[in-house]
Amino acid sequence: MTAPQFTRGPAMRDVASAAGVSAQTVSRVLNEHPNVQESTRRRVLAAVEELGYRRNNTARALVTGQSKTIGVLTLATNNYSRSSLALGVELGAREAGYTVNSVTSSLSAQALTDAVSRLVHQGVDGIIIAAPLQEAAEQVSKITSRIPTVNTDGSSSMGDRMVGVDQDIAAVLATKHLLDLGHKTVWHVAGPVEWSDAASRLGSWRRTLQEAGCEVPPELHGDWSPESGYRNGLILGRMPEVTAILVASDEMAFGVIRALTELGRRIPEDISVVGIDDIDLAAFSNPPLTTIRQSFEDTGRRAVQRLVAQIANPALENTPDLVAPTLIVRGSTAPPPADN
Amino acid sequence: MTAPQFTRGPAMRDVASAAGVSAQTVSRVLNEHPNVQESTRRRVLAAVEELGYRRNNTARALVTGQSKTIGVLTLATNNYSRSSLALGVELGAREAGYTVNSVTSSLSAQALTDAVSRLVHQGVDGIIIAAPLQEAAEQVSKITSRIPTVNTDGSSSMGDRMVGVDQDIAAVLATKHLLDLGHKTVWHVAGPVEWSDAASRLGSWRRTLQEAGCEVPPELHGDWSPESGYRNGLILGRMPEVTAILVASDEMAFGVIRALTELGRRIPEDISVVGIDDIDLAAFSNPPLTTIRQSFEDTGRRAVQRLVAQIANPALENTPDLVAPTLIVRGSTAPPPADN
DNA sequence: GGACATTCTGTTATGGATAACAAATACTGT
DNA sequence: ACAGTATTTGTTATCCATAACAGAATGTCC
Repeated sequence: MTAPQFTRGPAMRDVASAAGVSAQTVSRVLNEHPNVQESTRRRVLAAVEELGYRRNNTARALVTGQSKTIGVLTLATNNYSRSSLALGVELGAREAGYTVNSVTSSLSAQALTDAVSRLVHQGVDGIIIAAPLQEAAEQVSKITSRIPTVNTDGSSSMGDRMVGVDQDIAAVLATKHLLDLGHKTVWHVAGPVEWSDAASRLGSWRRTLQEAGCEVPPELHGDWSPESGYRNGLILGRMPEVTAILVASDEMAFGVIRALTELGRRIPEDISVVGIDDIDLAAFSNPPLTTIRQSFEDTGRRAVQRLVAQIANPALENTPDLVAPTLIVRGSTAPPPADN
Repeated sequence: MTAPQFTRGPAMRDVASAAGVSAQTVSRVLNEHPNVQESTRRRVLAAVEELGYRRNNTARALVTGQSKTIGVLTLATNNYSRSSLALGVELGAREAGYTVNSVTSSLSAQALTDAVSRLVHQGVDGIIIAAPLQEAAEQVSKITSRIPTVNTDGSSSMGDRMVGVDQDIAAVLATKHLLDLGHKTVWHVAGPVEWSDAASRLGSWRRTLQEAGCEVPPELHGDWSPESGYRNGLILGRMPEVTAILVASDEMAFGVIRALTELGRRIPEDISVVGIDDIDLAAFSNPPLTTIRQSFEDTGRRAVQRLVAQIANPALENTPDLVAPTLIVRGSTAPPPADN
């Protein structure tokens, strides 16, 4: 039962014989080696054109050991940060002449390890990890020790192979903004603690309050989803003393705002809400969301640049590459109610 | 100062000699060929384990002609449909034992052609195109004629290699919902006409109005972005006769709603708005958005399944695989104002 | 017991490109 | 003019796994 095959195109040797040269010479022309006579170069290129020849990257990868492909590991959830980072990686890769191989994983150590292993196995030249590794960290770094790796979720175990946005500053900016407006303290809907992004936002929020001499309320936890924000909003909205909330992601902030609105709390008159991420929709929520802008797309790009540099020179020294986020003030924040 | 090399792992022959067999036998064990003695099988597996051997997929791809990789082409924009479709493709691919190679492109014919060509030369076994091809269609199908391809943006030129959600039904459902509520007619903020999704929604909206004997107002156009929705909302909100708007995507609908709100129009009391997509945030907007649910993730999965079937059997007949969307009624729609 | 099928394993050729080496030609300086 | 260097091109080996073929060992049937 031979399935009808999609025929392969011409190979280098076909071009070679068409141009009356050796395959090696064709290879040299295609790789722009200097020592090729102009006349033969033209002859080869003409043959390439005529036969519609395209170099087979698989064969090339086999012999050179470089696939010109980078692997990206993300979690199998569809949130803004994931998708815009992925986009940034793809754009960055294209600019650098690389192709992207993406795999998703669940949060379990086994799944994460498998996913990375799948990438390595697939022959990628380097890996970008955009997921919290957790207990999988040790296993994973065993696999990635042989291959350049960049991490965008500053899991401690990845040491300094880290590219991203400074999460400490993000939460500090947001918290200070609310305190500056006159709020006595700021409540916090945190992300999943497994994510180091969420963890450091939580830490900086707490530290900022302490340094300002404010009471530190107990934090609530969500899972990045709007639903989880909604649930937490239903709780916070029932507490009269809550006047300011820092939500660890814009998507959760949408849920929080919805819940507060349903409970009859006005935003920002009764309660101020700040998100983090500045997703595309943040400017168009009702009210528009004050948030912390951090470009995931840019992070993806920088991660690729770092990775490519590391592929070119594995001895390259690794230093964390963190970018500062900025505060975007919109309509969801205001001074606390007067009678408070 | 020796640069730390990223060494290659052991090869099949290393395993072979460790187990005291030939490389071919190792290959047979790994591919689960039936005719291998249980004792040697165990010996080989032990050697594999001991050396930490992982089969080199590049070499495998070269000789078998199958890379177990599928390519995905998307546009370089970060919207909900793109990212959830990509997620679905990745999940589907993993289930099918495939890996995903993604490339992004701009809308120009040249860029699209290049992108597809990049995928083919990367050695993918099949391609999923999730972008409008337009004038690039002919060029692209020249390239893809040698390789299984599935399209999720029903560009006519791709004939029947089409998987997705029935866009005609989507717009019909939405328009009828508004008419059923008692609106005299429905205005429409359409997507970019290059997208066949947008085009068919536009067509069905118009047809539905005509069949219902309603006046067909001129349509407005956006580019899928919330900003473009906002701009169109500023226009529509100024026209007193507008009581119902069908927006071609939820993301644009957010912008429309924001603009209407700024103009002092209440939703749904003054104006009803329906979106399309049912993005995660739709349930949490203010007011919650009535919309048409269509699972892009599911579309991605189905596209992969179709593609894999086609890879296994290129002679497979292609029939469009369309799924019906459903109407999700939330708070952004209501009967028209009484005095209207 | 001999012809023949079955099971297991090894050998050789192959896929398409490139690195390393080798050879032929052209060019330099003395 | 001749050794010595540069330039251009070709040959051969290699990357790693698998397909196709072949040989050895065991089992079966009359």
